[in-house]
Amino acid sequence: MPSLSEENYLKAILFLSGQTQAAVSTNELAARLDAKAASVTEMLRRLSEKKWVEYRPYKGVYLSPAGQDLAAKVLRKHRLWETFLVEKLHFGWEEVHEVAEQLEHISSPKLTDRLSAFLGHPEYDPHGDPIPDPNGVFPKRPKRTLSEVPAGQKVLVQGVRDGDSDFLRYVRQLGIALGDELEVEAVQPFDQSQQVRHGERLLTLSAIAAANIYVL
Amino acid sequence: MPSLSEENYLKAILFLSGQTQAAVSTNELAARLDAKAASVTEMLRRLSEKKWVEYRPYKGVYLSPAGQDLAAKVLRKHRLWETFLVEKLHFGWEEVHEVAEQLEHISSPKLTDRLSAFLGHPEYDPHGDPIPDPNGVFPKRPKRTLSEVPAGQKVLVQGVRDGDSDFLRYVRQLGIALGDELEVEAVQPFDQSQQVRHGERLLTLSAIAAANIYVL
DNA sequence: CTTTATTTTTAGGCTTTCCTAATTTTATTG
DNA sequence: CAATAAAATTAGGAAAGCCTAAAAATAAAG
Repeated sequence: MPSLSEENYLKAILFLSGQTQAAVSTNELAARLDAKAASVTEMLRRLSEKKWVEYRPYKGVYLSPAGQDLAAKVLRKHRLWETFLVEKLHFGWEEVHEVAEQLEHISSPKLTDRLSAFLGHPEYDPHGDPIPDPNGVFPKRPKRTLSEVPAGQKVLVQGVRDGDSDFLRYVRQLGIALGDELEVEAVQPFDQSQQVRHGERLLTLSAIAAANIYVL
Repeated sequence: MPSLSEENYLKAILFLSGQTQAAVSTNELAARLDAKAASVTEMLRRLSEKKWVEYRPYKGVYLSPAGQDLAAKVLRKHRLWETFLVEKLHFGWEEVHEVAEQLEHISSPKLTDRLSAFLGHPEYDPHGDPIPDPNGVFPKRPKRTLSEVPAGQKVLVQGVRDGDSDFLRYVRQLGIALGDELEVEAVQPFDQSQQVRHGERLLTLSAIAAANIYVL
């Protein structure tokens, strides 16, 4: 059983290596975890001893199959709890992350299963991020982002990538809420920025912003 | 903010001192927390420094008002989560304690409030134990125990005191479940033991057992 | 390809929480 | 009330996680 800290490291490695399973550097981890590089090195040695990561000093680290499984389970719990908080306890989607950071460490497979059933076995959390199944497998069809939407099409806002808080706040500030309808009016060829109609208003979204908004 | 360990100590002191607020001994705490006496002494010194307990070496310890408040809040969370697990996730009342031991340490006043509302602001948990309000105040009317029921009366089983696991198992073994109807047939004058009808069957319950079964 | 800058690791410390063993204080009992 | 037993505390140490500062490895640049 990983400790709370170990779980956070595994989760951070999963996040930073992404689909690609690319090696993650000590400094990247230190930045993500808000810790010093020396602390990260020490923890990586320990995770490596426990066979949860493949660690080459000076070269970086990636998850072993066992580590992937553990990290996916934590992520599953995190996203299930976020779903619970939004759907059942009526939290705003931008305020659930912190609490879910705590709840994700509760260790009870039965609780996780029952919670998932209680929520109707959701495949995506309120931010639009996929929820791994009990075996750590992510749902098939990936979400489309606003970048992929050609001019003239209407879409519904589903969420933002990884539930990034700052970005979430930015989107809300623009007046965009979950479930809102957007229509892509035009895409600028030179920088891929989009002109988007939101009700009466016309907004400009950078390519980066558009790539981080999930739509349906 | 108390640490997880500190919360467990405060909760244990609350439990052992009960209503009376009597001083609790080092060994009692060590037994309850499954720790060594030396560890308890050390922690009591620290809790005392933080003004959460009144501690006199060799004399025992009791909660300060601040400590009472903290302990009650943890207990509130514990019992709310137990209620959630039983009522919403259909756990058995005897299997919720362990998970609630983890959930009780989640720190989010908003979550606690919302959870309480979601459950309809219950005053008693599935074991029949009272749930303190957000200010640490316990509900007024205390539950009646089977001991107080005179011969000839019918009652519904509500729970057992403090959710004691061993006792819970004993009661279940007798075939008694939450919500079952019992009829007190007779009370023995010499030892206060009771003859109780449970459906077709006639059971004998000791005074101690009867005093630990909550009824309505 | 050597010098400089960056990244990473090592060395050594600190806090929390727990432990065992030894000592001291309090309680019990003949 | 002295001797023994029980309870509690102190002393010293370990593991987990984190830190700063110094050293070593790697990468970048002239």
